[in-house]
Amino acid sequence: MPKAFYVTTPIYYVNDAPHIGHAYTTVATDFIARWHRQHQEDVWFLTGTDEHGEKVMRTAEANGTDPQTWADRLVEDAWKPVLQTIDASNDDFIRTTEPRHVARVQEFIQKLYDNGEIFEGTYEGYYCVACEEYKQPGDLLEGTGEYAGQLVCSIHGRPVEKLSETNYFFRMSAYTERLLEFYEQNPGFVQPESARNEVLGFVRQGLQDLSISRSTFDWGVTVPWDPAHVIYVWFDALLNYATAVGYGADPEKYEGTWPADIHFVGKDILRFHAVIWPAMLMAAGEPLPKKVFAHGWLLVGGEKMSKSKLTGIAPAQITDTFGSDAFRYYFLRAIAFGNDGSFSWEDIAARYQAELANGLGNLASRVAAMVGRYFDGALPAPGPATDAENALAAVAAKATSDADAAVDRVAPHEALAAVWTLVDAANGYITEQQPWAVAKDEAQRERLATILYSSAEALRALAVLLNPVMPKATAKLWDSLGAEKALGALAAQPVADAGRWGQLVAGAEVTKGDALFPRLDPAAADQ
RNA sequence: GGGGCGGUAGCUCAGCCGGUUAGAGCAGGGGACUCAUAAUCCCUGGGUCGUGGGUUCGAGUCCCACCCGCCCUACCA
Repeated sequence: MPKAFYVTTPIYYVNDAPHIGHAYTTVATDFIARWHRQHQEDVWFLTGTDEHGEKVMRTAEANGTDPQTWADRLVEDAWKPVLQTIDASNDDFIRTTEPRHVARVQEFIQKLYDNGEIFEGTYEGYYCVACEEYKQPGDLLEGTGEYAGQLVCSIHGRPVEKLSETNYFFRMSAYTERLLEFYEQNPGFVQPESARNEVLGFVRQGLQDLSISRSTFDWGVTVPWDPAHVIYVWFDALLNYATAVGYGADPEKYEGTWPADIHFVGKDILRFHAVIWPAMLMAAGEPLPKKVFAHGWLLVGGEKMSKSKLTGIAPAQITDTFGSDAFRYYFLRAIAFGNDGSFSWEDIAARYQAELANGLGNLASRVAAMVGRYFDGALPAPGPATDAENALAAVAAKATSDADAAVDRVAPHEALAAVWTLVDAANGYITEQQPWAVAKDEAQRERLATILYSSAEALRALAVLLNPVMPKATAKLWDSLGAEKALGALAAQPVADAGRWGQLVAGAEVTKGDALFPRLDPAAADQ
C-alpha cells in the first residue's frame, strides 16, 4: 500500500478561543488535502486539540470544574464546531487527553529514557507569581524605585523569584549538528525561506538541553518512571502527529501514513516544529516529516490580531455573512501564503462582490440562463471550433497546469490566481462572441451551440479546479451543469485533467439554480 | 543591544541578477453591450517608489546613515 499524503494542522490549545487565525491554518491545510485527494492520492488530514498544561488546569479551577470536563466542553462547544463552520474535511481529530495518545507518549518517552536521551537535571529560572510562569531573560527588566536592583516582570512590573526545580531533560544539545546537516540536505524542509533562515540562525547558535517535565502541577501525561512528574508541553503536543496515525499501536496505519508530508503551522510555533520535533524523532529513530510550512499572521488594522486588543474575530462572524466558501476563498486568495496578511471587512466584501458574485457567480448564471433560453436547458453539441474556442481551451489547460504547479509549491494564492484567468477569459469570450446576437439568426444555430457549449466547458473546468476551495458552491455549479450524470461525482474528477477540453456530454440538463454568490445586503456587509 | 523583514498609485500588493515612458487587482472616470446576480467587455486619470546622502552613463532595484512598523534572539501555546 502506498503511503498516504499526510497533512496536519497544529493541535490547538483549548484554552484559547478559536479565531480566524486558527481557522486560516485549518483552511489552508484543508485546501491542500482536498486538492491532493482530487489527485487520486490517498490523503490523511489530521487536526486536533492540545489539552494539557497549567493554564487549562487553572481555568478549569476558576470555573469550578476539573480540567478534563473543562477540556471536553471546549472541544465540543468551540473547537469541533469551527471545523463545520469552515467546512474542514479532516479525517481525524486527536485530543492529547485521549488514551491512544497518552499511552503512546509514555512509551515514547520511556524509550528515550531507556536509551539515555533523557536525564534528570535542574531547571532554574525566574518565576513571576502574577504570570504564573517562568520568564525568559528578555521578558525581564531592571527594577526601579522600591524594586531597584531587582529584576522585575515586564508585564506586571513586580519582582520575579529565582526558582529551581528538578525535572527531566531531553539531550537536545546533542542534535545541533545533525539538525544542521538535515536542513542542509533538505532545503525544502522549512518553508518559506524566511522561516528557514530563522530556524538555521537559531540552531547555529547551538541547542540547549530541553526541560520536558514539570512537578509543580499535575494536568498532563505522567512520566512513567517518576509519577511525580508530568510531561511538559512539546514532548506531549508534538507527538500527536505520530500517535494519531498509529505510532506504537497500529504498524500498518503508521507505515502507511507517517512521515507527514506537510506540517502547517503559524510562524509562532515554527521552531518547535522545525527544531524540537525533528530532534525528538531523530532520538527515537523515526523518519522525519518532509516539510514544515509556516504561514504568517493575520493583521487587523495593521496589527496582529489578538484577543486582548479585541481584534480577535470568530470564524462564524464572517461565515454568517459571506458563507464558508467565501471565507475559504478569501483567505487563500488574498494572502500570499507564508506572508502576513491584512484582513478587513471592506476587503472581503469587495472581493466577494467583484470576484465571486460578479466574476464566477454571474458567469455561471449567464451561461445557464442562455442554455435555458436558447436550447431549453439541454446542453447542445458544439460545432467546429474557431480560434476563439481554441484560445479559451488553451486558457483552461494553462490554468490547470499552473494551478497544479502552484499547489506543489504550497502557494494557494497563486493557484487561485491561475484559476481565475479562466473566469476572466470565459466572461470575455462570451461578451465577444455575443451569443444573444447570434441567437437571432436561425442560420447560425450551430455557432450558438458552439459558444454555449464552450462556455459550459469553462464552467466545468472551474467547478473541478475550485472544488478544493469552495466545495459548496462548486457542488451547486456541478449540479447546474447537469454534469454528474455523465461524468460522475465532482470530487471524483481528476483535478489535473480539468483542462482537458470537451468533457461535457451534449444533452446534459443545464439548470439555472439560485445564485452561487448572492449579492450581499449592503448593511450586512458593512460591519 | 545583536540579527532579519517590510515601508511602491485611495486600498491590498507585484516589481529576478541595476537599464527604455514604475505595474496588477479593487476603488474612481468615460464608452460599448444586454445573455446574466444594475452583472459583462473595452478605454482611462492617478505614484517626490519612507527620508537624506553615495556609487554608476543610468537606481524602486546596489552601498551608508536615519525614521517608522514587525519578527527572531529557547522551554505560555
